[in-house]
Formats: sequence, C-alpha cells, structure tokens
Amino acid sequence: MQTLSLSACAPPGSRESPASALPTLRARVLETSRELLASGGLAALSMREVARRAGVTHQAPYHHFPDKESIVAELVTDGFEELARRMALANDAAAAGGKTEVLRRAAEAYLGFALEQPGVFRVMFRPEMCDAARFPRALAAAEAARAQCERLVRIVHDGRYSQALASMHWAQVHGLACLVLDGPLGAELPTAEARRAHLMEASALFAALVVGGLGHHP
Amino acid sequence: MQTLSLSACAPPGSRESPASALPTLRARVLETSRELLASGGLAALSMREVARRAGVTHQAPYHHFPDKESIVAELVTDGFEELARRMALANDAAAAGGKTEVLRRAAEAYLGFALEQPGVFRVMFRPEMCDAARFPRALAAAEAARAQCERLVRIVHDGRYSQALASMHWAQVHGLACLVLDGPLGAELPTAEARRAHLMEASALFAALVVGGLGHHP
DNA sequence: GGTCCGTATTGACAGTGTCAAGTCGATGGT
DNA sequence: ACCATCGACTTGACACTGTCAATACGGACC
Repeated sequence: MQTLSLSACAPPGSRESPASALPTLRARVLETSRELLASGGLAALSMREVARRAGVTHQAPYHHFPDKESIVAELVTDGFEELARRMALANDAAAAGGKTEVLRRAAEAYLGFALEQPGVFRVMFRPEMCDAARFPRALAAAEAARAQCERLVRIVHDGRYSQALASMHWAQVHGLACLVLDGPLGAELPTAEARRAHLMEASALFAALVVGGLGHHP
Repeated sequence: MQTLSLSACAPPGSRESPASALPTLRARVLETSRELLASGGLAALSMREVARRAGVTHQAPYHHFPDKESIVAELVTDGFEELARRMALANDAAAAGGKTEVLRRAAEAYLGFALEQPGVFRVMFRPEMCDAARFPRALAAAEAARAQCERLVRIVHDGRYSQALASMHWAQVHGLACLVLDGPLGAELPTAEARRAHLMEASALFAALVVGGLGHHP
C-alpha cells in the first residue's frame, strides 16, 4: 500500500479544515464514525471498519484517538453542544412568543435533534460507551444542555425552579425521543413525517397541561 | 473434562425446575445472563462468559438457544411481562384510590421495575439486540404493557383515549427512568433512596398537572 | 546533512459469536 | 438383548473485533 500522505503534516492545532480539498484523517474518522453510527447503530461502529472506509490500515486511527471510546466521546460532546445550542435558540423565543411558544420550540429542538441524529443521540445517553470521568469536555457539554433546561423551567414557571420540575420537563421530551427511536412508537410510525407529527402532538398536550395547570391561560 | 450430565436428560417440556437441587442448564444460562446484564451491562453479557460461569464449554448454551440474541429476547420477554403485571396491579387501584393514586402507583410500578432491574430494563428498549420480528413473544409481552398504559389513560382521562395522550404518559415515566439510569440524573443521585425519592417527586408533579388540568381537583 | 518526530504500516495477541464435526450415555423399537 | 437413534455436550476451527508493539518513511529543524 503506497503512502498517500493524506494530511501532509498539517499543524495539529488547526482542526478546522481550511476549505481545502483533503480533510484530515482525524476529521474523516469522525465523519465515518458518525455515518456508521447513524446507519447501523453502535454495533456497526468498528475501529477497523472506520479505517477501511477511510482507506488506511486498522491502526492509523489510533494516532488521532487513543481508543474507540474517545471517538464516541467526541461525537457525544459535539452532540450535546448542538443540543444545547438548539435549546438556547428555543429559550430565546421567550420574549416574543410566551410560555406555550417556548415549550413548543424547546420540544421541537430536542425532538428534532433526536430524529435528525438518532445515532449520536442514542450514544449520548449510553454511559458505558462514554465514561463521564474520562471525558470532562463531554460532561461540560452535557451541563450546558442542562443549563438550558433550567432556563426553560424558570421561563415557564415564573422564575421558580426545582430539580424535580426540571426532571419532569426533561423526562417528557427525552421519553418521547426514546420511545420513538428505540421503543414501540418507532415500529408503528414508519415515516419521519408521522413521527414528528405525533411527537409534537404529545408534547403540545404536555405543554397545555403545564401552562394551564399554573392558572395562567395564555 | 468429565461429563457431568447436569440435566440428566430432563424432558424438555418441563421448564419449571421441579424444586430439585440441580436446575437445568437452560435456566442457569438465563440466570447467569441476567446477572451479567445487571452487573456489567450489555458489554459484559458474553456467550462464553456465561458458559464459563455455568461450568460448561463455550458451545453448550447453543443447545438451548440458537444465538445470543435469543437469550436476550427471553429476558426481554420476561421483563415486559413483569412490567405489565406491575402496571396492571397499579391500575387495579382505580376503584379504591382515584386518579391521583392510580398515577402514583403506576409511576411506582414503572420506575420501581427500572430501578430494581436496570440491566433488563435497558435492553428492553434496545431494538438492535432484540429484533421484534424475530421474537413475537417479546412483541406480545410489550403489547401487554402497552395495553396497561392505554387502560391507565382511560382511567385518568374519564374514558377518553388518544395515542398522543398515551405517549405523553408513557414518555413521562420512561424518560425519568432513562435519565436516572443512563442520563445526568444517575450521576448526581448516587443512592437508591435518593433516586426513588426524586423520581417519585417528579412524577407527583406530573400527576398533579394531569388531574388538575382536567378541572377535577381530587 | 543528520537527527527527531509525527504519521502510517505490519504483525501479533486475546477475546468474541458462531459453524462443523465428533463423543457419549440414555432411550426406544424389534 | 441388541442396535440404532437422539439429545446434551465437547473439541476445534474461522472470521472478526480492540489494542499493544515494533517498524518504516518523510518532512522540519539545528
């Protein structure tokens, strides 16, 4: 196998590909891993398969990631950051739209992410593949998402906050996502449209309960 | 390795061990698998490790299960049946306790099962390890649990039912279970007592919203 | 020009799930 | 009573996985 010198000794600090034609092997490993995770689930994500698809030998990825878990951790970190970003955008609608609108947008953010990136979403809540202690960056990203959840609770409940309240809100959207991705809902809602519609309908019911139960009819 | 003749050619129909000292290899495989699943998660559940702990060679389990997935499917089936049984018991409290009590007991049933058998619970919602089409018994057991969920919805909502309503209820408890088993809640609630208390608090908030949002203060 | 270092390679090891063939003892039919 | 049969179990092998070790190569720097 001839030496391709794919990355041409790019400085390791510049992780953003400079719009050049050849992305770094590191980036391609991540991208391929994401694809495998999306198509075949965690079982399909194999170090050697990633190397094969990247056109390198089975040990090449080990020069960019110490082990398989670190690849997953990177995807998980990106996932939580993206999720936090979407949730923040939803919360920003508080001034304009009111509580119901914030709840709708937050559910759309969370469930949209889960539906669009099911592979990453699943592994984000699979601690055996991404030990929090080993990957503080992933933990920090998860905290950021959690902070957005707290912010939503304060918006919806007039500044009041409790952990139980936050758990209730998070559990609602997270449960819907899990049920449609891995549970019985997924089997009977085949099309992406049907899934999205059903999830939004269920979370709208929940939102109505929340804003109605506080005595303020919007 | 001397032939132990563990099962002494017990008739394959009698799956219940007749209170004798030596349980069938099949039963021991299931029990050992459950233990491995509980202690080390799905990654720790290995055909060969099961055989090792049972004191037989690595191929012996294949005479009772065609493959690893079938072992998991059996545990999943038992899990859904147990879950449906607990949920049915909770629903039976409708006459005596009213809606709030039913919701409390249902949450206790679902979350109690998840907390007591986390290994089985996790794998029950992991379709890559238990394809529904291959295991109709598992599917039927899951349907039974789903039927209890529908029954709960009708009890709580005065006979009305919609799939979205059922999804909302199921998602609430399922989300709580997932968050505490695999999500951020698990890390910050170390003791079993704290977990149970927090989950019951969150689901009590939800129950209050549900019974309050319908205009009937119990 | 020589040395160093990062990238990639080849090779190996232990572990896994599963197929194929063999062993052995109890069972049932004639 | 004998012999075939069958089920439970064993041994052996294969392809695959993640990861360690040692090796080549090619540009960067003194």
